[in-house]
Amino acid sequence: MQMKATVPITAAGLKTACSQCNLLELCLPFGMNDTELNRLDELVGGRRKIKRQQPLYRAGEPFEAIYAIRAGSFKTDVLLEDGREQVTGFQMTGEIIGLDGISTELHSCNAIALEDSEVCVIPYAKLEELSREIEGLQHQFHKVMSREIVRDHGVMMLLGSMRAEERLAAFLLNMSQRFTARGFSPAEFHLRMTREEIGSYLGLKLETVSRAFSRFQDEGLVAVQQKHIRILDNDGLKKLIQHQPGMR
Amino acid sequence: MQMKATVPITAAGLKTACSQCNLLELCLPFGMNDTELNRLDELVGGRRKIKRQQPLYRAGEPFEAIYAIRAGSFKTDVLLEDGREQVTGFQMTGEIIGLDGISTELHSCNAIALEDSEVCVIPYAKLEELSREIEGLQHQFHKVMSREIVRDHGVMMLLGSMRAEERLAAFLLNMSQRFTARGFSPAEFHLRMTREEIGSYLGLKLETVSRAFSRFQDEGLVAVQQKHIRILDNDGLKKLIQHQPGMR
DNA sequence: TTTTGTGGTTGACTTGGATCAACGTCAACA
DNA sequence: TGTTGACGTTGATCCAAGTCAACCACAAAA
Repeated sequence: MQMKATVPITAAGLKTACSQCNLLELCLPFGMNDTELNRLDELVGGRRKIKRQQPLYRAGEPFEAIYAIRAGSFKTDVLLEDGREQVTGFQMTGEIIGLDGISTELHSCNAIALEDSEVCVIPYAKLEELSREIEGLQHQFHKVMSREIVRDHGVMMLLGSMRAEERLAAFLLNMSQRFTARGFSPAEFHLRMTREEIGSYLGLKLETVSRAFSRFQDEGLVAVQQKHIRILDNDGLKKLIQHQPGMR
Repeated sequence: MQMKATVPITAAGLKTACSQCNLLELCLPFGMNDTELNRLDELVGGRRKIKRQQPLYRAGEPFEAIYAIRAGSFKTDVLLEDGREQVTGFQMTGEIIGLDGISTELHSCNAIALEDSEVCVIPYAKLEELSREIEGLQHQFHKVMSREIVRDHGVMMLLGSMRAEERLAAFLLNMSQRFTARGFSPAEFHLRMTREEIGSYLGLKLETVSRAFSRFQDEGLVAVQQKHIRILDNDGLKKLIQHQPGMR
């Protein structure tokens, strides 16, 4: 299942608004008229192709633009002085990446391509300028940032209060949902990241991730073959992240 | 050390921009001229006093405004169906709270006052409108949201990759820094939250937090008397969160 | 003044996930 | 066609933090 360079929008209600980045979150046409929608093309400063394992940007680099992922996927991570790595997120086709840089004008994390990928470059100055003129764009941009915050709170919940299997179940459901929103089958997908990267994201070691996958497989919740995942019992996974045995 | 209703700005470089919310992050006068600065008063839709333990807002309530904390402090938390609580952040005087609501028009977490507090209400529609007119305000608002994202990534790093003592050290240094920025002594402060709330935030049980405090006390890093904290060895704490013993 | 309740500390023990180690699979490449 | 190296799985052991329980301090209520 190779991801195509240009993914057609299939999810209900989505409309292509930006001819350059056909899935761009920012372009979802909320409250924009046709003239405004056409102006959105101005946003895109160009495109960049990033090879697998290569950085889109690195922590400490000056911040100039955010990026809309046209094709492929990325991870963002933060490094501690002693070498420990924390993956702070996975971004897939159609999503926005690079919001961390705005506060300090410097990127605060590394963004690494998980596969050969392509992004639309959105110069931040341009975005601020246009969103002063187009109310719908401004609102949409704020929503994207806010959604990022809410998503991070979800991860904090996961890291702070859940056990290993719950974390993995939540992760799989989240991935499934995001694939679905992009028009892929909800039940079957390829993970583009390694067990170690999943582990880092979930605050677990790779062995623990591997074992949890095996247990899910044994229990008939998912069929796992390396990076190929097929969800067999969605409700079973959901149940796992709610009431689990020993909670009083 | 009771926090006064109106905290004077003492940190270098800060200037009161908004007569209503004298410490409001949004009002830091970056790139705003005097006329614009005066218009910021329009932002404030009113004030609200919140008693200790009372909610400023609750998850699921419709989102209409963000809030600038004039006095006091809050925690934000998310609840799981089974009752588990995850504290996602602590907000103190001068900080902005409520950004989580923008993405869905619904608040996604609870904001509870840790002490009797007062906030300025900033109707979100008004903020969007004004920030379309005032470039400096727009940029400042984006910075506040982005900073929130970066801060959350820091917490994810903490929850995903650090051991108990490192987490508490990072927490104390962070608190110290935030108190300092508000003109208080960097070395001595009162925590307004319980051990259980700290634990929830750090992904630890209250007993673990308590023990870590005791160990810090034994090692001469801090003087702890219930909620009164005095940092004795700042560098010692910093060292703790970097190279700790058994890392290869 | 006693009672009650909330929050904090400390000790003994238990355990989930980390660590250490061996081995399997597969793709890239000499 | 080996050889190499990255990635994944599985087992045995260990330990940091969770759990359970006792107790203290102190403030508010009776």
